[in-house]
Amino acid sequence: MDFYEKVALVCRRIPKGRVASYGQIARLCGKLYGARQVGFALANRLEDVPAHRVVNSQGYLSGAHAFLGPDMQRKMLEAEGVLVSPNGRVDMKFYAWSLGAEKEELLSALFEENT
DNA sequence: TGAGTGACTGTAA
DNA sequence: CTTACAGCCACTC
Repeated sequence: MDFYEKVALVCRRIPKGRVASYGQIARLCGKLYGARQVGFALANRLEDVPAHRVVNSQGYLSGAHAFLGPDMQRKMLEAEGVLVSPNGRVDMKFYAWSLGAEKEELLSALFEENT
């Protein structure tokens, strides 16, 4: 399984109304510092994954420009119930994707390549 | 092969 | 709050 595929898989796992950081996804995919590659991966699968739920660790919508418009991501998030500050960022304290017991399940799915 | 670049992150001043 | 630095990984020229 490619790194990009993992990224796509993880992103699809992000619950509606929640957001995840690039670093978080990168770590789940086995790339401790592959945050940038996560963004690149999303750019290629923008049509396949809810990339609007991915923001940087500070909660800023860094990927807004990759969408149809700089406000696209913001609108999509708000449509899911995520409040975005006027300065273009969300409250990570409240919206951060906290993987509970599902983390193990997700990791298993990511490592199924071991079959 | 080498240099530049980027949807990043964390630490420090 | 802002700016500066260093680290890491993949892609492009």
